[in-house]
Amino acid sequence: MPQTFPKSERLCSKKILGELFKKGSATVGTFYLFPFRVLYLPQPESLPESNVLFPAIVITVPKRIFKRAVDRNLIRRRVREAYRLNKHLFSQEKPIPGYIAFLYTAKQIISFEEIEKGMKLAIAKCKVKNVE
RNA sequence: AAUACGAGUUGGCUUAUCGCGUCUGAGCAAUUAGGCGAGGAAAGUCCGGGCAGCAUAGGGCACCCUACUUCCUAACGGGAAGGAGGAUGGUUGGGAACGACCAUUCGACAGCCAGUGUCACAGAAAAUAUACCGCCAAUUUUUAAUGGCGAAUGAAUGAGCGAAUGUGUGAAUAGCUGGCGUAUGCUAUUAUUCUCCUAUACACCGCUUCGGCGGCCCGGUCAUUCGUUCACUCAUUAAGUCUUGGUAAGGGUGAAAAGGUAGGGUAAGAGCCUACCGCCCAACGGGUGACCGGAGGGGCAGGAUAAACCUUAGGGGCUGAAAGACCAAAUAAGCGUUGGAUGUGGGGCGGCUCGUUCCCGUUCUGGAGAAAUCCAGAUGCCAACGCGGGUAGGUCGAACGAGGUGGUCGGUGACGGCCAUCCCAGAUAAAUGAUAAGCCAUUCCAUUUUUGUGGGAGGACAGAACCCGGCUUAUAGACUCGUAUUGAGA
RNA sequence: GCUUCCGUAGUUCAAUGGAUAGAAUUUCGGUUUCCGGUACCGACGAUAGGGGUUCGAAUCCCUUCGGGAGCA
Repeated sequence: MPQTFPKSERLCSKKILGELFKKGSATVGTFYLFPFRVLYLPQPESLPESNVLFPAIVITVPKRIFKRAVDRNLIRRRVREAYRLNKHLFSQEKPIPGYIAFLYTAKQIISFEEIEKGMKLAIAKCKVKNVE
């Protein structure tokens, strides 16, 4: 099972980001689970049968809570590492969300173990919600 | 050795697994092998430059910044070396005012005799040297005392009175004095004034019956005599007052008051004069320069503030990599304004979607004209700008540079020359992370005489975004050097 | 990236370089009332931090911190 994290799995397009964070959109699903607030979009219908195995994600750490760039970088790297090591949970079933945003909402810097635990739960919940 | 302060250096190390960014190689591709991968501040954005675009004949005004000297540098408000000046401490000259030397440290330090402004309170006065108080001289006038058929003064004689000096008591005031005290001050001494006591006292001299008695230095007053001077609607003395003049010594203040001390001098005073100290000018000498020393001269000018306006000298064109260049995609063949060119449509022919030395037709609106016709506009083409709308992808800029490291030479130093060697992040929603082990430093617990052993916690400030040179700020711990103090040893 | 402004009592604001930084309001204490309100009296401040210029700084200068606005 690949544990890589190439560029194609990172959400960079400004257009999709604007759609994801647009308020009141019916297509955007959202839920909260301890360290994160998760937003996701389903796979776009227009795309042909592509070999997309994993969704594209974006990680956000608020500047309002963490003033220093060093702290924000550390949290973002830990969250990304936790996703990279656990994203294989997605590949077991076919319908996966197209784009996911992880918003870090805790008020302190928490350890990698806790982030990883939260990430596993978030991915499982995301899968269940997407199927519905 | 420890502690404190200052300056500087450093800013955990190694390995494994899974990942990330970039470069090179292999592969049709999936993929794979190897190299490299944050800092001294990458931060703040406080300065300076490179680079890029725009503007630009030359000059000036305005605005902003800088300001001891020399040097370094691409440049700087940065740095180096130095010079005035200040502060603290110590030593020292002097009676004081005021200096001299040493150590440490600060050091935005051009110009208030170009102009303007400000200087609260207090104080006579706050920038003009002089109004006020005070001191002195003259003058006006008032009062008091004394004198006036004399008065003043000197001498002699006599009388009485006062009472000094040598020997005392108490009090007040002042001060540029001494001592003590951190200081308000206390004390001693001195000067002046006042008060009290003493004159039948003591001391001293003469006489003595040894019990006592008499005398005393000076001043003025009165009486008498003599000499000299003056002689009046006033005189003298004292106190006040008006006016004029001379003064700048003194006047409790204040952050700041126009040299200080001593002596002479004067009606009173004053650098008015003298001595010493301070100050100003300055021949000449030293230094690249700031500046330093200073023969000699001058009785002595001058408040503070320019981080107040301002003056002088120097500098600054504006905007910043979201600059700017190119490619691709997309929308509209739209609307408006301005300018330019010009007939337009159809057919034929060549050719194959463009051209034309050919033919045919000729629209609408307005104006002028008898008409032919002429003019203007619409429609159509091109360009620029704006609106509306679209896109928001990529390449370059952009990683070899005022580069790093080492050596050597020049320089007090900042720094520079030469030689050798190295290539050392380059992303674009943005790469350094996670896990495990060991070592290093710190700390806690247990054990141990100690060294040590075992276990746990746990790693300062902080993350490149066009690039450099500085400044400022943050920074656990370790190391080096210097200074001071303490302790131990020789 | 660039430009510019501000910071004063718990809050909203004053201040010519010149005593002890003032006003309103809040809070607290007291008086008045049987009690509460109202009214009256009183108290409470490191001028954001540090350094400098000046006899003297909230004010002038430098620097740090925090906040706001504008342009692209």
